[in-house]
Amino acid sequence: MEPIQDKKTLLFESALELIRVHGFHGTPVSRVAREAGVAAGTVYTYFNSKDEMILELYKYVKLKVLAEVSTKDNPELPFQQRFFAFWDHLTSLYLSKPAFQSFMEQFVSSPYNTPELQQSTDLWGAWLGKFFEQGVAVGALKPLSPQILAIMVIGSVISLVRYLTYFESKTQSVKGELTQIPQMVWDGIKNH
Amino acid sequence: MEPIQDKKTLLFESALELIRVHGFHGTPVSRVAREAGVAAGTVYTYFNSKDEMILELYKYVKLKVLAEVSTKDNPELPFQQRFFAFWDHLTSLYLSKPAFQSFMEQFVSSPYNTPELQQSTDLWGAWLGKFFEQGVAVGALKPLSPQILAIMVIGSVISLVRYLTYFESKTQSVKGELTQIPQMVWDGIKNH
DNA sequence: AGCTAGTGAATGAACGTTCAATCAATTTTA
DNA sequence: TAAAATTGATTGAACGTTCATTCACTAGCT
Repeated sequence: MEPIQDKKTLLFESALELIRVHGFHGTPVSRVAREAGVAAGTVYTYFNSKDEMILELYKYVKLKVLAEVSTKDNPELPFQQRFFAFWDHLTSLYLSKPAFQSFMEQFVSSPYNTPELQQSTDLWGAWLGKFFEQGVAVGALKPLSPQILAIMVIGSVISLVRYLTYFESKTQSVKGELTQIPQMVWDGIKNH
Repeated sequence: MEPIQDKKTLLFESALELIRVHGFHGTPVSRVAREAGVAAGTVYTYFNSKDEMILELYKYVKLKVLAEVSTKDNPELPFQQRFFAFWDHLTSLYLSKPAFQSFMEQFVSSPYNTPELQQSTDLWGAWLGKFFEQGVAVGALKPLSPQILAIMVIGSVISLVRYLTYFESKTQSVKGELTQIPQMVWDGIKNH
């Protein structure tokens, strides 16, 4: 059924933007519904509760990120090139969709995020794991667990994007240096 | 007046722990008061509102972190040594006080955190700036802005600690590699 | 006695959720 | 083919709960 998916997506997008600006507790279900152009009660034909909506929203965003980053990856290229492309795509995705970045960050640091949730099947995590595994396999990366490598890299992307978002104005001075960040990360994880 | 400071601190610690477990919206003022052993109304003799309490809590934690890390720093030592010590102290502080880490993370990714707040006088940010500035000045670090360097480093610490917190169990396998993380970060930021 | 700090029941607003009523579209019937 | 019946999504007012905040009162100190 298309109408169902359409309206669900509308609710997701509405919730994403509201949560970016007002946070979880600052966005009433009624408001999410209004911005999506539906009545409050309608939300409950698509989700059983506000919490369930937020959990599904999390999966929705992770899938979007995965789709974006994975389709742009070309496993034929030398790993170093793949790494810098990966960095660029993830950074510009987050910069172009600030609500993605903001929601994901709020979510993972909130009580919604539990160890169980993290360990449940997670295509994005799996993709990341494989990506860094390959880097190790071809000898481009230090022989560490893919998880550890992912920590390093994703952590830096997140921090960078937050920095850019918060200091948009005074960023001019350091903007030139920003291209050096992926280089620094690469220097840290590359073999030798 | 000591009693004032004492009770304020009690409220802070109570709020920290509750927020770690239940998040901002999951911790009613009344609960914070109860766990601190005071009545709900008392909170309002120390803070004008819940929001103000949380903002002050943020400053409280930042000062604590600053105190811990700065007193343990020895500017006489070679910078590389200072860096690894800094990393250790910050990591183990966060690991020993999970509520610090959890609260800070929730706070910075929430709407409480505004650009204005970040730019207001911030001793912890200032200390970090000076720390990395010195690293650059003595030629130990790449000649980048201290802010950029701080992003890299703090981002990695945060990610690492979150990882350790969430995957406490299955961590055994990779625990040996964890000591390599500061080394990787160092390899990324050091000069040459 | 006067003063301050603390109390906790009361208040009112906001919120998540429910549900009887409505509406549009589709299917059945004649 | 046209009217009637059925279906299920949609609505939004209403409900009950929770929560931040207030305030009349008390306890304890000087």
